Amino acid sequence: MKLTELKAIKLAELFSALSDASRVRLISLLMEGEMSVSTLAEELKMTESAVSHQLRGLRQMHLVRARKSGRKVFYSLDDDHVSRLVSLGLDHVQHG
Amino acid sequence: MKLTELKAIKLAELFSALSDASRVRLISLLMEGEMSVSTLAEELKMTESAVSHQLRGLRQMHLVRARKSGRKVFYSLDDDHVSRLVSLGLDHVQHG
DNA sequence: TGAATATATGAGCAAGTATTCATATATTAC
DNA sequence: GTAATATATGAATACTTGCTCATATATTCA
Repeated sequence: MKLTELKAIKLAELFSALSDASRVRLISLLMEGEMSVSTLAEELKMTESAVSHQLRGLRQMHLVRARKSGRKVFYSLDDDHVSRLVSLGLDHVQHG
Repeated sequence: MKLTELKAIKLAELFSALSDASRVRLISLLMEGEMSVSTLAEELKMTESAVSHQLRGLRQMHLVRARKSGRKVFYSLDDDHVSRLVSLGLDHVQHG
């Protein structure tokens, strides 16, 4: 498969979203359903600031979506491609 | 899906292998069949040193395999999970 | 043997990234 | 209005990473 440079860059950006353990755990939590920033922070034992920074990047890549309710913001996966990538990646990791 | 920290790290390492445009193009070339370091370098317009450094990382992750023949070394994909990840990623990139 | 070719590798550096801390914005309750 | 809560964001910093350059190893050929 011969890729154009542009597609290679886009692909690399997509995989970069999953190239950090915090983000992988964040996304795997969202695979169970939507969750607020504070809940995510608590589950991941990260500061809310750090979580918010990560979510910003994922939002800009349209991998997660935000829904505001009161003063909370609930995040969910914007696309099922991501969870399919995570599942496929797990296949490799588990019996690779 | 709740991941252990270890699995999250392993997953992130796997996706990190695809988080760079040079490596994505490298892997996409290997999806067509085995190729020597010098051929890869020429196709990608990278120095052989840079390609060799990248291949080293991919080798250590068991994503590519090396076969020595004379003074050339031919690399190929060690696992079809990787190409499946690239294909799935392309789905997202193309009509995301 | 020595020269040429193909690849590998360590050091060093520039660019990128994940986090923390301080601060800003927005919403709710009083 | 003020205080408290939830999230967002910019700056600074420590860490990581991809490359280049120089050098090492391995193989072929004369």
